[in-house]
Amino acid sequence: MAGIRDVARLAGVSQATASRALSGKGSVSARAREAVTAAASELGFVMSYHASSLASGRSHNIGVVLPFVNRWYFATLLEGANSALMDAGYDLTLYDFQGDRYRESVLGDFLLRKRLDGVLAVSLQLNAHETEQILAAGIPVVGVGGPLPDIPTLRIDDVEVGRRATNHLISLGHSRVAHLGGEHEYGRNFEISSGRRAGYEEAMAAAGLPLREAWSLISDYSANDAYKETKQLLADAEERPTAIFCASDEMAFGAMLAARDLGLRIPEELSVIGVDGHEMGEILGLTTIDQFPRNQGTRAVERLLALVQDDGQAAAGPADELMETRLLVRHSTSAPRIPAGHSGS
Amino acid sequence: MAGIRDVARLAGVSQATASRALSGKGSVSARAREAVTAAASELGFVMSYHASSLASGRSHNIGVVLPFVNRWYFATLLEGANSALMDAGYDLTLYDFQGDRYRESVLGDFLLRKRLDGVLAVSLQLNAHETEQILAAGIPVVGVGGPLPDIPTLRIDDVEVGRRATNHLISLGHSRVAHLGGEHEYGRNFEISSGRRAGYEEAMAAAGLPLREAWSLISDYSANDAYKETKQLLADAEERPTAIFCASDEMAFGAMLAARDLGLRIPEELSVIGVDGHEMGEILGLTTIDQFPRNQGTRAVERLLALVQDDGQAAAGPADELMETRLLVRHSTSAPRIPAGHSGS
DNA sequence: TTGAAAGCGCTAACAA
DNA sequence: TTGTTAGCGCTTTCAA
Repeated sequence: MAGIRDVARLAGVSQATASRALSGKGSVSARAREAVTAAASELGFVMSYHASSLASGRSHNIGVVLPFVNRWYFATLLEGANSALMDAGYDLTLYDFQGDRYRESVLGDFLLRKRLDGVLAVSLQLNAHETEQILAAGIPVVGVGGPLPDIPTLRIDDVEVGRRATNHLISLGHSRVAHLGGEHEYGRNFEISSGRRAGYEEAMAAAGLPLREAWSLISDYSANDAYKETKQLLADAEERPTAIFCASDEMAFGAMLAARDLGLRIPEELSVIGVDGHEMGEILGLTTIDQFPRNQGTRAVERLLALVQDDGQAAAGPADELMETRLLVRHSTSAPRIPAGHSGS
Repeated sequence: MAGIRDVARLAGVSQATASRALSGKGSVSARAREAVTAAASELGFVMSYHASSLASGRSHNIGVVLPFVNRWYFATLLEGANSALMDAGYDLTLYDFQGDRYRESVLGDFLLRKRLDGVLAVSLQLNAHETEQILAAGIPVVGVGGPLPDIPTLRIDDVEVGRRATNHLISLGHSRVAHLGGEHEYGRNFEISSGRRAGYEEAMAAAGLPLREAWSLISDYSANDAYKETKQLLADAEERPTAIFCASDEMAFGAMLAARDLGLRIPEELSVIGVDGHEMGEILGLTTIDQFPRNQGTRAVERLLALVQDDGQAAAGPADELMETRLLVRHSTSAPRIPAGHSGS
């Protein structure tokens, strides 16, 4: 329970010098620095971050806001953010909305408590009032997968992702391509889901291929829900597509299992492509568009810390940043080889 | 940026009364309370938690320490902890070891910074020095799945879990039962993995069944690693088991996929049972022992907050608490029905 | 490079 | 029930 005052006393310097020596800010003679560090370690001194934060206005604490910790994409991005924050000596305060359950209390209460140096907002959409409120609190914010107006954001080009995934299937010779995308829920993921869907529709149109309403499915991004939707879709042998583009790998897992349970072989009778880069895709042989979520988390923290440390003044780099994706071809996609007995229309 | 002093002034009371009115502690007349809350909302007052923490010694902030956010069990438990903490108005500071990568810095540095009212330690093992250090810091700790000597812990009976899973297979008529368990790494999960393994061995012995070294596998709890191990195990038709007990559902997923890729039907040619209660088990039809991780997280927080709020004095309930599990039978287990052409030894 | 001194914005005795 | 008065343990001007 030794305080900095005890350290200073033992080192034979003033409290101010001790503080400077320990924080590295301000100039301190080598001799004083040594005396202070020696005293500190002898006493087992650990600084009170409350006191430090109160006096300095910096808390070395970043809030991470996301809709679900329990989805692979978010958990993996969180891991990347965690690494970058640990390395920088920052604490990470987690705000998991759990859907919308805590959205309001986090946005209207927790985030405003001024104990954060900055906020990382993942897949979050804010209305005008919410944006204003949070910016008025003076907290630097960086978003991932926004869009958050007036807030620097990292994103992938979701339209491009949808187009590329769909074109991969089309270029293999598929003309009957379905899409399983996310919900159009307000306040979350909207642009992501609709971007990927727009890319799908664009690619289909560009190739002169028909869009059918029955081939455009919506699910909640979970494997289980995707399983149900896909099973329904594939049950009708006459009407079913030969390929499906899923907006996430977890959805693709569900789709693959549904196909297998219907006795359809992948990729012979159904090609499946996902988005994310989930490790489990390896053992399923899932073709996907990898978006390197871990890297997104790390990069977002770098951006945020730059903002925080420049005192919110200079934005480091362009306001918005497009992150890289990569088409990763495995065994779940191939040219359509529909066995005899199955007909297309 | 209004402070409590401004609120007090506008309400026409002293700062102390304003503080009491806002915190609900101490007695305040109805009239004063109204005046204060009115003034506070008029000014858009938000308390500085740094100042409050410094003055009161309570930070309303709980640290959660776990080895991987990206494993289903941990993410789900975290979700439960998050709910309980949000409901109680507490912040959650996340410390993700990412294996062992940040173990040392979290334990030796971050946790000691005295900004936490308590710590929830999940699947963590501490050596004597570490335990002493953390207890010396005066932070209340509750563990899940310890064991942490001198620290109240919630756990399931892992030996019982292993025994029950194995006995389920044995009672179906299996005599060739393999086990895919976790690593024996120091500092993490050790007791959990070895407990489940011990239960398996106990059940086999009690039934007079042979243990084979080749049937006792170790993996890192991931589906991918489990896939590799299982594929190896099952490749030899002469030597392979008819059932496998996996120490987690994610492992079981890997095992099921490996079996399918070898053309083995589940459950006819291989029965699989897991542990956890992963939702995705539904679509795979995985039989499992559900351990309700979400509930574990919630319950652990309740215990911890009781400790914190009782000022570390009275432990609420017994020091250690055994959590419930449930055998959930689906379609991945049945009596062995080995097709002709395959032989047992 | 150093020290003295004044807070940071709140809470908690204590006395009234 | 209320107000006065000290702090909580640091950081940071400012002057030396």
